[in-house]
Amino acid sequence: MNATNLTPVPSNERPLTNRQKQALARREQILDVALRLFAKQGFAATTTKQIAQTAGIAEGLIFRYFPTKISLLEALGDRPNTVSQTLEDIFEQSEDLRTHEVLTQIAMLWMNLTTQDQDVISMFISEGQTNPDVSRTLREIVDKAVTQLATYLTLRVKTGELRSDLSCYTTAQMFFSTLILFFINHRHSDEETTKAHAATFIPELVDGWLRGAEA
Amino acid sequence: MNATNLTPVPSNERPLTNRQKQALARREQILDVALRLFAKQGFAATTTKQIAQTAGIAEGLIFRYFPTKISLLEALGDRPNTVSQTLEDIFEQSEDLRTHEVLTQIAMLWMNLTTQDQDVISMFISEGQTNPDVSRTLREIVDKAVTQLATYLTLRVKTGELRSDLSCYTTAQMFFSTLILFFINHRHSDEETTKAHAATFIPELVDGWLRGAEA
DNA sequence: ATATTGAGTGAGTAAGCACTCATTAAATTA
DNA sequence: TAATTTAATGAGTGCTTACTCACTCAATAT
Repeated sequence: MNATNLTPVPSNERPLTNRQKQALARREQILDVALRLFAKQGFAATTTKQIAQTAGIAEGLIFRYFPTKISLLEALGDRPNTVSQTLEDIFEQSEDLRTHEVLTQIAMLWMNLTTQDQDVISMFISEGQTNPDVSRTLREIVDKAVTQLATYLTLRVKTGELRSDLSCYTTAQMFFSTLILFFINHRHSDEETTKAHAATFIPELVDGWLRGAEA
Repeated sequence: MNATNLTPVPSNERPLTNRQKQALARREQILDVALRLFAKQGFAATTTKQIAQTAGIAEGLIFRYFPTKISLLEALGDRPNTVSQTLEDIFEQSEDLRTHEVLTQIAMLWMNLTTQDQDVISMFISEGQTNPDVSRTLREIVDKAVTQLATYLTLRVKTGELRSDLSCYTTAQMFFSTLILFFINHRHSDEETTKAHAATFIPELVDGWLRGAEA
């Protein structure tokens, strides 16, 4: 996914001038606004005019930084996102923890993702129908998370906590799929209801699965 | 979701005239075409002109049958769909079958759904972001499937095949979520690759879960 | 101090959008 | 057969869309 940046980052021999910093910040601002609107309304239903108004800039300025509307979406795919970042944090500290705790932590992380983060995922699901680039980006994001979890599970097999013939990758896939769809389905419930449901759902998911997975 | 039908089905005292039959057929034809295009391109990216051209009719005719474009989508939600129909068939014959076979059957059914059926699901996921009616329809469809499976599982708990403290509903939720996202993720793989992956994934999913669920 | 660059503007454009309506043609009724 | 009804047409409507471009002006380089 080639994010077309019309104000390319200069070779970092010299420090950035105020103007370059300003331009970079503007680019980020436009992406921030676009992300919020795409997530809320979907890509096609969001207009460049609306993006400009929300950002408080002239519409034409968007096209100084991005050649087309779709390039906004592509650029968003290249950004490091909250989900993969937070997952990395979890796995970094997880080596000594038992599976039960790690899975619960991941589920809680997911539950506490902003509605926006979850809307982004469902936007990528839908936009992936038409745009293979977007589809690939989604697959990469999910795959990364799945692989990280699978690696952790494999480790736990080796320590003898989990049974040796466990399909770690399939399990990881199942786990994330369930989480993603559970919260997409609760998108229009109010936060309290969702958290109440999640409070019973998550332990059942984790415990239920563990029972079959333990050595 | 009130599908606005501008040519309402007449009171069924008298048989339909040719003209009424023709009108009903035309309505269905328009919905068929709209479904195909919405599924492929998403709702917003599909134009009424395109629907008319694909159906081989004048654009204005669409608005004789449906007052607005969005009413097309709403009418689609009211239609009985392939998924829930086929699921009903499976559960009707499932009383005597063991859990392992039933789950495998469901997974195979899902795998053999047309790409279109799966695209419809992802369209509903995305369109549900903005349109609560659509969101509710999706939840109803999924909920129906989940409840059916949960009911079957409860039965199997009673026969003693499954452990008595199993969370049937959560399990059913997990099972369908995994299936839905697995195939959405494979949307851009070719059919052979998908089926090859599914051939290892499905048994792992079913067997892995059963191991923890059996009494 | 002067010249140059480039961030930012906003009116403008052609194309495309959902939707309308006067009209035609064909099936149904009288 | 004549009158009525209605499915179907397609040119047209006002509006919105992504995108352009001549221009301004403040930050930078000389």
